[in-house]
This record gives sequence, structure tokens and C-alpha cells, in this order.
Amino acid sequence: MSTENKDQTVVKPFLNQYSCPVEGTVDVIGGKWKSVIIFHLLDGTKRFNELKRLNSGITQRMLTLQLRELEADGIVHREVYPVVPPKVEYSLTDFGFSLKPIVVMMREWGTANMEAVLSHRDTYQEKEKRNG
Amino acid sequence: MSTENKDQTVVKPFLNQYSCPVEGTVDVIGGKWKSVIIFHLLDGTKRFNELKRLNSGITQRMLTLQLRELEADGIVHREVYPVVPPKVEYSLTDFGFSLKPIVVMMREWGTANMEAVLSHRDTYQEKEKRNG
DNA sequence: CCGCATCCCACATGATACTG
DNA sequence: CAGTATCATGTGGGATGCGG
Repeated sequence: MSTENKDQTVVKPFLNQYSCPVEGTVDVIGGKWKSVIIFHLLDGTKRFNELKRLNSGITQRMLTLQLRELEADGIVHREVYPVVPPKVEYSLTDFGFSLKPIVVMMREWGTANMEAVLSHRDTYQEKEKRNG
Repeated sequence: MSTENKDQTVVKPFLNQYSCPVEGTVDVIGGKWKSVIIFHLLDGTKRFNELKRLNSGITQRMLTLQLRELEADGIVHREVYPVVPPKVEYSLTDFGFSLKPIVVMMREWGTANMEAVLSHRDTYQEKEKRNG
């Protein structure tokens, strides 16, 4: 029972939940797949398996989970058609489209700069190896 | 040993590593803290403990790890002063500053829309509860 | 002051099989 | 086709203590 700062209260000034608005946005489009999913929905409605193909490597399970979270946040609309075989279409809501500038910019940055990133990474790892 | 599609090769057309440039950008600024760290470095050099205070809730361990990754990717510069007590300063590289538009936009989006997000979330959870 | 080492747990993510 | 269910694993993240 020291008098040290164990009792530091973590302050979450932004909506009593985040320390900064940036953190909130990360909570919505963060995760490994969400921004890619949003990007692919920018050019229109897609079916579940279409999205699966477009996100090369994602599993059904993860796609389902991420889409559900995006739906919960009001970003994505899920339309179920009661037919056989099943048909479910996903599209961006108007609210979801407000993320377009961010996602588009992320794509542009990736296109322009990822080669440099990978090169930096290699250099850094070489250095690590030399220094042990 | 079926003839099913176990051998589906996951295609990574973007730099043989990502299925899409957006995925690459996520790899750089994704994670719970990176974009917030970058945001706080936009207005200048900061010391380790300064960043710790600004990212309310982050632990030393995580801050260290995230800064190392940003350094490896060429986004952040780490300047160590061989003095006692130790002094380490972190700043954005020129390359890191190229992320400014994205991070700034994430902050603006968060500021403008997180209240709506939280409201959507509440509504969705209510609906979940009713439907079981 | 900065940050590494260690241990540990929770959760995000993943692989696989099964179903309306 | 569009999921669930189940089990496995990796990584994020926290607590604590040590070291330059």
C-alpha cells in the first residue's frame, strides 16, 4: 500500500471513452480488414462471397465478424433476401460513405509509399541483425 | 486428400504481400495506438514520457513496441541523448509527415461522427437483446 | 528517465467442419 | 450461398521488477 501512483486514473476526455478523437476513428475502421472492406464497398453493393474474394486471405468467420461490427456502427447496411440459395448484399450507408476520403487517401498513400516502407523495414532488420 | 479447394493460393498482388494498397497502409498505421502517436508527433518532437502522458492508458511496454515499429517503417525518428538521466526524443521523419493528411482527417472524422457511432452501437445492441 | 525482461491473461484472428 | 460452431494460435496488452 504505497503512496505511489497506482491510483492514476486513466483520463478519457473524448466522449468518456477515448483519449483522443483519432482513437475513436481507429475503433471504427481499425482492425486488419475493416478499411479494406469499406474500400471495396465504395464502388457499390457486394454479396458476401464477392467480398470474400476481394479480400484475399480473409476467412468467412472474420468477414462475418467485421461486417457485423461495421453494421453495428452504422457504416454498412446488410440486406437479406429470403431466397434459396441465400443471398445477402452489403452496401455502405450514407454515414459509411463519409469515410470515403480517409479510405481513398489510405489507398493512395499505400500505392505511393509502401515500397519505401518495405525497404525501410529491410534496412532496419539488417541493422538489428548486425547489432544483435 | 480430397480434390477440394484446399490448394487455393491466396493471391497477394500488391508488392507480393498485400491484397490491396489499403491493407499496406493499415499495416503501417493500424493497431490501437500508432495513428494516435503519429497525430501527437505532428506538432513536434516529444520525449518518451510526454508521449506516454498524451496517450492516456498506454503502457510503457506498448509505447516502446509501437514506436519501434514506426521507427522500423521509417515513420518516426528516435534520437538518444547519452546523458544522465536518459533522454530520448521522438519525432516524425519527412516520410512520416506524408501521413499527416490521413491522421488529420481521422481526427476530424472522429470529432464529427463518433457520437453518431456510439448511438448506432447502442441501438444495435438493443436490437440484439430483443432478438436474442 | 527510458526501456528491457519476464510472466501471464484476454481477445483478435485463424483453420476446419458443419448447416439452413 | 452465407453463414455457425468449435477448436487452436498469435498477438495485444497489463503487472512487475531490473538495468543503463
